Amino acid sequence: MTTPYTFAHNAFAGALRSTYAHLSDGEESGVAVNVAGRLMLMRTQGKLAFATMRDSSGEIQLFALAATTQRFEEFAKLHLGDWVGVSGEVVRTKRGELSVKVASWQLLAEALHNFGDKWAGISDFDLRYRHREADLWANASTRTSLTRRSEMLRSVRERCWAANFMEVETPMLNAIPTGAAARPFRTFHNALNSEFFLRIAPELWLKRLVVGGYERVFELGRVFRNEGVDTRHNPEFTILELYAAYWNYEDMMAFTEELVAGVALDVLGTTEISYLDRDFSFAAPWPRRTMAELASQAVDEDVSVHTPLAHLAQLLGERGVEVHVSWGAGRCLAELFEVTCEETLWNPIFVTDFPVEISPLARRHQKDPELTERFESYAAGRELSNGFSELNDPVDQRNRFEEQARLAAAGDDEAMLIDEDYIKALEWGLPPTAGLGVGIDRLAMLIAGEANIREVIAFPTLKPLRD
RNA sequence: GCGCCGGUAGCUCAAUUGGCAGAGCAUUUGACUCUUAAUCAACAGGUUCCGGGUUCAAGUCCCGGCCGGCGCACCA
Repeated sequence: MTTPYTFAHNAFAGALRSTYAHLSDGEESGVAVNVAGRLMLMRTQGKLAFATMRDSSGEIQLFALAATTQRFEEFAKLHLGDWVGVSGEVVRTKRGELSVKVASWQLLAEALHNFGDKWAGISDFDLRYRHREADLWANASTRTSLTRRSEMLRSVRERCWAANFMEVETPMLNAIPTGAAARPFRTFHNALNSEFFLRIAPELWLKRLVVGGYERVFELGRVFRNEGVDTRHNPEFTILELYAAYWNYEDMMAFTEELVAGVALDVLGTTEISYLDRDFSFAAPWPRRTMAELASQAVDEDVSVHTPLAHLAQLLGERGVEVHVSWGAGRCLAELFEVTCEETLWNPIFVTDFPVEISPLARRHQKDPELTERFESYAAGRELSNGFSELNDPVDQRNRFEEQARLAAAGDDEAMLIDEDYIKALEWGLPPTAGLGVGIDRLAMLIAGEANIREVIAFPTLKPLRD
């Protein structure tokens, strides 16, 4: 079947609804428009036909009459899901439905499959995720969630640009997977005869751009981590990372809370969030508490990175956590915080001053060299962002990498590897800089009110079908 | 990776203890000049996820596999 290559579209359903809200029942506007979209419903009644058509802005009724509609019999036999382009006058029917009274029309594309039950839609998860195009057609909640994600991305970019951050892109094919602790995906470049890894974070590249003189940079892009899949993890996900020269982690916390609150305001029109039947507010400022404070409160005694390792191990053991031989006091404190506090942090909060042991890229705390100027924000019981004053001492960075290498040798397959190029970059001089990483999918879940990360990803990673 | 649950018509779902595989919507045909999930009538629609097994008889019970949901583990 040959269908048109273009359509002279000049009106949207949503705009027509507001423009012609004044038409009374049975009134004709005298204005002809060209609308296009997909047929959602069709009600034929002898020599009349009423179709509900949807475009990107909403739905509008198409009103066809045998007496005045071109090829009326064919129109009445169109299928749900077909794309049509219609020319006709804007009218309101006697029963009060704003309509385009079809004069002429064209079939723009035929739907050879139906898109689910017209009332119940599609509910099968496998079908919804593997054929999101059908899910989008059938389910308003899918359209809403994915649209909110898109609006969120726009808001994030605009707010970063407004704060004089420059958007950059860094390599996804990396010879060394670094910048985070995670198992990578491996791939191979034939012409270079080299193994590569899909990036697990853009962090080190971005700081090299700061070394190069770009004082504020951000990247909004995909990273890949070869780990489990569940309601909060997709193997590929989107991260916002940004770096600002001359800032420290306190400046970055202030930027973070303003950014997140601003994004909520842009997308939802409010900073007040209702998530899974519980409320919280993104309105700044968010409280700041140190990891040691929160852990101490949870175990009802003072603990810190200076608490004897054996005692921290005992506290962990009482809570069912097995302590690995390579763990020092810092790792133990962090584990204790995670098991006792993380899920309880419902309202947005910054947890600060992470142990140096688990923060190989963060600058040591000015008040305690065993800690770093690092923070993570939490909301709804989960990590939302991670940031710190960046370690810019190449000697200390080499020591930190070497400690990571020891962990790797001891069997930690998520420890970082030594990145000589990065150390060399620091030797050229990284100014005092603060960095931030925000899990965009996690934030999208909160903004869209979704409990499953797959609902905010258009095409989530699924196991390929076999057999 | 482990555990629990699920997979029946294009879609949404039924099917008693193991006893003829069904309905609504969609599709097809017909009626109908103001419908709103239109209505009414009729026809058609099946590898019950796949492969074995038990049984006179399996959608149903058993074993293996595939895919998904939820939980756990992993995710500093």
